[in-house]
Amino acid sequence: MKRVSLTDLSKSLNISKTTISFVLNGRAKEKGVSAETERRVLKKVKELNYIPNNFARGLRTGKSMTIGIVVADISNPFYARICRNIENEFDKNGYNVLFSSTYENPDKEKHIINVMVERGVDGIILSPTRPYSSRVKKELTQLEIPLVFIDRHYPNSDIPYVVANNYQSSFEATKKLIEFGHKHIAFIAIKPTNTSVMADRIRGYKDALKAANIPFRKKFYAEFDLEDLSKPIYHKLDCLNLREHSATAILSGNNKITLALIECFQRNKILIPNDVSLISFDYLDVFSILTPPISSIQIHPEEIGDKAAKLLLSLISSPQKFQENLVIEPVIHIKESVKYILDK
Amino acid sequence: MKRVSLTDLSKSLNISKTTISFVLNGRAKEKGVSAETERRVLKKVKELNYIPNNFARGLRTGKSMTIGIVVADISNPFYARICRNIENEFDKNGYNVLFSSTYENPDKEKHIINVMVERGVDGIILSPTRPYSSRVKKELTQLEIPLVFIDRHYPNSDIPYVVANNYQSSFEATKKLIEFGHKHIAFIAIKPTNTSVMADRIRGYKDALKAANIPFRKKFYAEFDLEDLSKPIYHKLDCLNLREHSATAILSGNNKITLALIECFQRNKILIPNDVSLISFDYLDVFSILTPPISSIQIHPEEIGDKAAKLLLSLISSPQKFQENLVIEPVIHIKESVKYILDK
DNA sequence: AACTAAAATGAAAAGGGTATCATTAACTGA
DNA sequence: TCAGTTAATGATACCCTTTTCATTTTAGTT
Repeated sequence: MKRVSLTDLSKSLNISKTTISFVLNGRAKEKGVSAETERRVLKKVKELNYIPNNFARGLRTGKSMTIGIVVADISNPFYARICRNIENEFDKNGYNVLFSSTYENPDKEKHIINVMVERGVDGIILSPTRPYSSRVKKELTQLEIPLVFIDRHYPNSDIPYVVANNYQSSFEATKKLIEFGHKHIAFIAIKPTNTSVMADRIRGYKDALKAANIPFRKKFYAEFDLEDLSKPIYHKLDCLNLREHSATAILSGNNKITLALIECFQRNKILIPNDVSLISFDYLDVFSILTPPISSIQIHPEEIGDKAAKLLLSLISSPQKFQENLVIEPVIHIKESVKYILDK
Repeated sequence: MKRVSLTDLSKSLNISKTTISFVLNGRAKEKGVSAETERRVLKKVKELNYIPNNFARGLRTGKSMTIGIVVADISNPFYARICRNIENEFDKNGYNVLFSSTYENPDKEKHIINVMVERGVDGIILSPTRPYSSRVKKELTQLEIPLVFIDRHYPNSDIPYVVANNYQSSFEATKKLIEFGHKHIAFIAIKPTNTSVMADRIRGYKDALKAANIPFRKKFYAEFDLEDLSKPIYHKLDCLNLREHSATAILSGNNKITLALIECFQRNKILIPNDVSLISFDYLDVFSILTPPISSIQIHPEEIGDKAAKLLLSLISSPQKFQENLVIEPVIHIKESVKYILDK
């Protein structure tokens, strides 16, 4: 059964498409459509179960009422919670949301963005995986579609962003560990390390060490690939000399690696906080019910999602307007996973 | 700067739109377009950065190459992981994916589906929140759009589904607890309890009791609203008489409520498994690093996502074909959170 | 050279809305 | 009664691509 079109409706009512269109778009009053006509139209619409054709509408208006979200991985709860709030906000405003994951693959990111532009999205919210380069920046700027970065951003680009203050919170967390008497503090980074997030976290860690006159030592720094976590990570951790208590504290670069760390510690009978203190980026609910509870640097993804959605909405309605970037301040929770060290 | 259209391209090349369209849709050979013409077209397309207008295409072809995913809550890792795999599969096939969450609100579900149909999606994957009724079933059947249920399904409807065997696994888990000597086994259900998932789990629990000649007792059954978890749940748990060791084991209806339970137990100094044994539906990574590790009934959301995607793809390409429903068998992991009970 | 078959390309309609502009009908006031 | 408004509705172009069918060009045959 073919779908009922505006023309069908028009014929069966003997009312022009124009008038019906006005009624359906809520512009009846404004366009001086009589109450009687409006009533007849609405009745018939229901009767024939008329559903407007979105393609025809989009073709004519140039608006798709659809936006795209591109993140590293929708199955990462951090991004999922961002997406939840973005979708919520856009749904309220009559928009639909397309999503796709890059899995940190730059080519995939490029492909996804192209596809979304073809789809005629009215805007894109992107957590970029491609490292900053003038070429990529040019490519993104040329889209001529409102774009908002979340979680990660490009330095000095005109593309507005909503991110957490990773540098500052990393600095503060490291400082906290130092205040607890730790001097041998390790940092676990996640690849790719050239995203603004990880780069800022690493920088904050290093600067906090420097500020306390503690030299940065390569043996206290490790990088992991999240996709590789299935392989035992103890071997790599071993370089941190945890057994000999060489590193007495760890700042973990994100929540996933933290869980892997804890599992590894349990398998190898390394005790938190007796053998090593631990602070993790990205709070998880379970951190508070683990034994011991894990200290963390909490970033509210909901806040990022909300603000990014509102930012993009305002960009869509007035593209020329200058937009302020938003920086969210994380909250540092110190729990039993961190203990004082007196000697050494 | 206005976007380049096929007409622009046609004019600048002096080649008809028809021919260019053939080239762009990879039908050059088939339609006998000369290699020279094809080369010229492709060169110009790149030069002018031509991007086809999806609305015009959709209007003409009636296909949107877009599907919709509707789940209870995208920020629930279970659904997020399903979505991840669905999107992956559809991306491979040139489709885009719209998503939206119902938050278990039937009206929202209805609204979302209407919007998606307006958008002209080629298919929908739905985790229904509305309880089964002939009215709803009729409504969904009348969509004339391929539809696949995930996680939950309607009894005796013609709508194909991909779900876990909740009844059987609930039965087995309860049986396991009985084998461990437990007679006072509580079940924690999640509202809404009229979804196929929760109803099957409750039924499995009850039937396992019956099979062992253990009467079902209301005081060992509780229902929680996930949205209410912020409020302390101990009060409600108290009815299970945990203090007096009245209930010696709990089968928890899903992972979120399990985490809330554990937190509540910790606050109230109730020890697992000494005071109460625990098995949880829906495995989480953290279950294995909690103290003690939590027993669980694991359903692989990836499997559901994969299979649902493939099912919908085949429905889209041949709507008339009869489709088999898919039932996934969960895996039950018994860990230290369950202990033997000898007396009582 | 004349004709046929095959190869290559093009003209035009269709698809369903929206927006511009035009038209009709009803009503006002002198 | 008639010009001049205003209220209500309609005709039509347009958005851009795909597709059907038609036409032109080229190659091949006798």
